[in-house]
Amino acid sequence: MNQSVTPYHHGDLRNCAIIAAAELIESIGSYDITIAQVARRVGVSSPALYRHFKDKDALLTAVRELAHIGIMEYTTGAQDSVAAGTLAHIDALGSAYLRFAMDKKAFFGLMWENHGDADERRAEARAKRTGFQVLHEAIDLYLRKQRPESVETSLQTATLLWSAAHGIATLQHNRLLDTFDQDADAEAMLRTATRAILKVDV
Amino acid sequence: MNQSVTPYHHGDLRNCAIIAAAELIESIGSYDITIAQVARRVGVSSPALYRHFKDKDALLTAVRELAHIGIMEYTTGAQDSVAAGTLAHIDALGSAYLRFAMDKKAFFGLMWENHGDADERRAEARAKRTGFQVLHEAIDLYLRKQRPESVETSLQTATLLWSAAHGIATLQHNRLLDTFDQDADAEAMLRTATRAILKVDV
DNA sequence: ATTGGCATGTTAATGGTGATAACATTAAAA
DNA sequence: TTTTAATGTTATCACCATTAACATGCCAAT
Repeated sequence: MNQSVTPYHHGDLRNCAIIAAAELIESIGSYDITIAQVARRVGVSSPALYRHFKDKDALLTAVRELAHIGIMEYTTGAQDSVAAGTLAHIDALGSAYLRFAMDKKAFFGLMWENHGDADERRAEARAKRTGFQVLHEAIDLYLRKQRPESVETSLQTATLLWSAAHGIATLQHNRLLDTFDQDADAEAMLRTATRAILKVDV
Repeated sequence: MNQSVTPYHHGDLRNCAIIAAAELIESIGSYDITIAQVARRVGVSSPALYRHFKDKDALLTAVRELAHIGIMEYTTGAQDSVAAGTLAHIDALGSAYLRFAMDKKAFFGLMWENHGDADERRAEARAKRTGFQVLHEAIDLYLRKQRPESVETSLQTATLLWSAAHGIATLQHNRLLDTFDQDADAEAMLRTATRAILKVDV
């Protein structure tokens, strides 16, 4: 008989490991985790994970994919309640970015680490480009409607706006905004930056 | 006799260790170094370093101070050839920041890690504030001369500009600018951002 | 000058890490 | 049913951060 409660073969270790790693990261608020910790959490020996991931970094890369999905959820969620191509649309995207950075600090930090082998990095670049595309389209649409003479610079504008958002998010993430300006408000800063870069009259 | 070439007491281990760590970081292009590596480089046993640093992070914090000095050198060097409070002055500061980020990749990455205990973090915040002050003063002076009605927002403007520069530097550092815009030019982007934020007519 | 103590080195040891090897179990294909 | 490949296990390795226990030698008080 002895139908052991935990069968020898786990059945879905790869996915469970990724989820366990993500939970672990979230719970300790840092992506400085350990293969052994993940293994313990899943109830499996550490070497078992090496059947599914080339090395520790491959596991983290898988978690990074989760993080990208997470930020896309924030982003698409933010788009629901706004009209496409409006300034409000662009604001909503930026706000979602900032909120993700603060809500999911550890994931946000993890996402921008650039380790992994060449293949992994190429896959990640694709994911990031996809996220960027959303902003680019919103800005392109906005310019097309409001400042058609500047439409051909929409890519540069989107890149610049992303950079500004990323900078604000990163500095806030490292508690540096308060260090510089005690009253700094990330969301307000990004709105200011957005209007400046889009040359909106204020 | 036996006047040993390397005396039992090193004499200046603390400083040598910091320098060795910095060299190591520079040479491998990553701040993922090891106490043992540093010790070997100085020609001393690992535990010796614990007489001078509470733990590995304390050593890295000391290296971070070096990095802050380095970025200040870039910054002050950039100021030599420009008139104070001009747009060129602000451009030069930004350009120095971007150049440091690319020239000293590993140091730049290390600087924005936020580990260390409370004391260490407070000291670092002070160093960062000092660097920020330089930009703030340049912008304040610029606004005072060119747009006096906006002088009271100089702190917010400086914070925003720093954020933009930091975002551009960080994205470039992670090879993401090219991912988004194949032809992106960090320096040109920052100049565009600067003019937009300062509302310079172009 | 001698000596005692503190700063600063050393080696030894602990518990944790990523990773591999060698072995075990089981599901699925032949 | 037998074989095989996938997937788990334990044993092991080299390395790491850190501490303990011991050694050395400078400096200061006697």
